[in-house]
Amino acid sequence: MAALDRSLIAGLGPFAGLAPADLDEVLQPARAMRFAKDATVFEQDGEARSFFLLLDGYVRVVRITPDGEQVIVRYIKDGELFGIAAAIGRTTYPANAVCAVDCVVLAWPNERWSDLVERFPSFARNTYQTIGSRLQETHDRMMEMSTEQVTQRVAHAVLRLAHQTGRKTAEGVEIDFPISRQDIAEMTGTTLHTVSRLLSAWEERGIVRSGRQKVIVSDPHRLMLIAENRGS
Amino acid sequence: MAALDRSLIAGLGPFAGLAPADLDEVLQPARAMRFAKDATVFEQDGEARSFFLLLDGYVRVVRITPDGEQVIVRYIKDGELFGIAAAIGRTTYPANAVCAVDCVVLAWPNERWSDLVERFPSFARNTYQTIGSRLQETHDRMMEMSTEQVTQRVAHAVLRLAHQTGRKTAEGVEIDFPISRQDIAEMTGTTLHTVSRLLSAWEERGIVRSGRQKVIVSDPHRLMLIAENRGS
DNA sequence: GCCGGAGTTTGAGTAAACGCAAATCCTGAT
DNA sequence: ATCAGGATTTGCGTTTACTCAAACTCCGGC
Repeated sequence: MAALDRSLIAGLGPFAGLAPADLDEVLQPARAMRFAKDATVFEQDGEARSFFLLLDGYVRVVRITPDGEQVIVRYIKDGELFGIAAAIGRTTYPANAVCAVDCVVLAWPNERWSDLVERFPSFARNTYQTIGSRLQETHDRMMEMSTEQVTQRVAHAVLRLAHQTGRKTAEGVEIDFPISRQDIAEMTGTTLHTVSRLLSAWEERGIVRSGRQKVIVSDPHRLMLIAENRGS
Repeated sequence: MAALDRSLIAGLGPFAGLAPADLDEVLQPARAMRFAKDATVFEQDGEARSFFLLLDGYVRVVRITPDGEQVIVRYIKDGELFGIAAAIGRTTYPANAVCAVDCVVLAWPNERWSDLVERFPSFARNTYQTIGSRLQETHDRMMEMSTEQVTQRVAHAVLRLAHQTGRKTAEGVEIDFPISRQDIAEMTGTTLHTVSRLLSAWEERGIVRSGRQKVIVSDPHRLMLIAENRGS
């Protein structure tokens, strides 16, 4: 197997500030993998053998409730670490990771985690900061779930996706991967029917354009007003 | 000011496995503080100057939404760290910390964080594990908020409190600090009215005993069935 | 012992969103 | 080009839990 090129990870958040030689060392135990759309990178409650970096694509992190309902925890985009159970002392994965599109992934064996953290303090810092902001984000969503009604939650979710993974098009900001009404429902704790009704209403008013597994935000400002319960 | 005695923190989770001399060193920059019930230890968005260990009492961590609603994120009990914004690279506190009863707290200046983490790897490990399990717990609650109805959420919240902070009494497991219907509502995303109705109904059936700022779980098993939507 | 006020209970009406059902629309595969 | 199946839309009845309102209870302080 050919060695991986350091340019793969140079400049990515987790490895910011590492010297070229360091990058080579980091890559040494890593293995590149490809996954087709809808493939599973790891499974909830499965033994955590590796941690991952998403080189290209989008990964959906999904938790399954005891009675089979799905909740989408977050979407991972390229350049982000995921499956870092090791970092927080877990031995199993807390959720499923499913590819929203074809993906390219680097995987490190979990035993390397402590090496990396010890040898590269900036890597440790970056990573724990990432975990911190994910904790923060989860709290934000919990607050939304507690205090907002469905309309606002869906508006917030769509805005967040457009902001984090949006791609500018002629018609507005398009969410960069296929996303169904069902997916949005699983992010916001509602049903696909309600999401459909909301998107239809917004489309009527020129705030979004949407179609099969596609959402384009054409008027972010008005959607923001809806999210904050200031617009009608 | 007299030096703090190492027995204060010996054996506590975060400092498990440290030698007596280490404990003295850890305590050296710490300052003990007392807070009366309802006093605020730190405020949301306030500059994070210190991190804290709760020596005695209970602390409520509360986030305030832009329009003034409160959401209780968690309760801290004695022996736990809190306000550890530094650990995850934040410079402000993400929430309010309010004493549920009179409290005794140790405070360290934030600058000491990196010292501690570097000098005492077991401290770092323990702490990041704590953050991990809080992230986990927050995810669990988010899932509950997404998929369960109010009855189940309230049952889960009460069970969790009884389990984490319960004190055995003749009548059952009593939650160890004053907690109002409003508090439970703010933990579960509902209203005090609904919580009151639920507790009344459960009391009728001998599952709980409750009164002013007081909840005793007398039949945890049946409450568990309700939480899992298996009991009526 | 009395009083004030926070905390709690309970009722009645209402609104938000769900569940169910059926029709329609797309898209990728053959 | 056709077709099958997933995705979406939309209507309608129902349920859950909220809002508003009012009464009540109990504890602590004077």
